[in-house]
Amino acid sequence: MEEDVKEGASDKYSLRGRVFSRLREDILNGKYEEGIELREIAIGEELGVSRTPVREAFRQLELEGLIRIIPNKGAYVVGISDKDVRDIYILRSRLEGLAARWAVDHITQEQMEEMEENVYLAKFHTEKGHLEQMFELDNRFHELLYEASGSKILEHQLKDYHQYVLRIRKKTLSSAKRGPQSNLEHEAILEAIKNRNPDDAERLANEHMINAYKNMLDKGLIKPEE
Amino acid sequence: MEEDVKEGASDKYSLRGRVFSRLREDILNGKYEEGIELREIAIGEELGVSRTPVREAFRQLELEGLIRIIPNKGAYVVGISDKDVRDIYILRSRLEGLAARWAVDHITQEQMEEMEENVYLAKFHTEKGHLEQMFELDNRFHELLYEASGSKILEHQLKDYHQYVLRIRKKTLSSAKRGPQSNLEHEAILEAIKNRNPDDAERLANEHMINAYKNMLDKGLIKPEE
DNA sequence: CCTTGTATTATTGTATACAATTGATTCGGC
DNA sequence: GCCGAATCAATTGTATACAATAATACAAGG
Repeated sequence: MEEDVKEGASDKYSLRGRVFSRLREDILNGKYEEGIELREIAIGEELGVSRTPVREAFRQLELEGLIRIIPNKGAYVVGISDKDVRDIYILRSRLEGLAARWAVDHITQEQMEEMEENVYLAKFHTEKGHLEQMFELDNRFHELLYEASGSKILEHQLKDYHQYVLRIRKKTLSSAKRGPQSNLEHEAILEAIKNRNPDDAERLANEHMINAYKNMLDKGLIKPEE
Repeated sequence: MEEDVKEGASDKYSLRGRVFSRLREDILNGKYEEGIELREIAIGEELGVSRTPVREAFRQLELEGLIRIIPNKGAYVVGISDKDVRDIYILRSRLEGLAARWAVDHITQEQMEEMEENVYLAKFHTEKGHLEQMFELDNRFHELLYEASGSKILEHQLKDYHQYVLRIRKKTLSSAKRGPQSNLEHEAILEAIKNRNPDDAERLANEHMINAYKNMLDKGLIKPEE
């Protein structure tokens, strides 16, 4: 079932990898608030490891922009500002459009089938109001799109952003209105890819992300402009 | 003269930071070829440090995608494939367009002045055939554009890609034809920003990158398609 | 009372020691 | 001679010891 072929840098079987994943999750989920100082020893004790793997994880988290390390001083959690979220959504809207365009030429039969199943299941769970499943399916739809683009670079980039705004996204779908609308948009993107229409695919994926963005604004999850 | 205000993760005063910068440079410059195994002890001895800072640098290099670490086995230099370069140029063309668009509203007086100076100097050094200066000025022009976008996220992303294709880019400008043409395009982008014309700015920056891309193809620096 | 310098302490930076894993080599059996 | 298991060497993974740095507390002098 090879689940972890391309584990990138997470490597869940080493202590460092586990520390890294755990800290990232905790930061993104808000366990460690913005500005909090992370101490190597404290984190190490909490997770039952020594400072070495913790330090290596810190260095990676810094590169991901989740913490800021001030030499000889400490590691501080960096928050995501509303502006960051806005910027990421604009970037994503453009890049997801590109991903959809490329997917037209690169999607595999297997990916196409999973996407169809995804859209179908999403409709079902949305009607039933199963929030957790809706969230997971939405995640998966976008990941599929990234993978289908056939570009490691683009896929990696979009997954990064996707992960980065996870905190916000968890709140977004739990809306009675956005859920069904989002599903329809997914379906339209899928149709455009199936019909081998790159222009439509790009435009629809682009609009889909813009709509998600507007939805967040309307709900007051982030504030518009500075 | 504060040269290193926002040193990101490089931090040139710690051993780890120096090892990181050095290794990245060496990899991008081709000192360590694709597939080469990097041994912690060997690198440490070469740079006169112990394994600890080397290991931390390795973890960061992996996150940057420059090496691949196989647990309990080794660290291997990852090459940039031609497809990666092509993808990055397409992404850059879109994102640089966005940066130019945003720069229209966010560029500071200071940045504008440096950009004007940059364009002026570039013309001079191109006429004289000073390759090293041309390269540096080209670098700086793009960095300025990223900074002027007013978006940390976009700036970070574009600088990453910029750095990533450095190896290829060094060869590109050393062409009698592309140098002057590139300068003209820079000037046009600058004009559009100065005239507060976001559509032109975006289109010109977008085209600039596409042209750079085509230039590489024409020169046979990378091969087209797979 | 405030400022300044110093001693103390806590924390990070680096080096090294030890454990675990991998890959190769050797040796025995067939 | 060939295959496989045991052994050994080399390398990475982790823990810990030590060094350097920065924050804090506090006392002396103004």
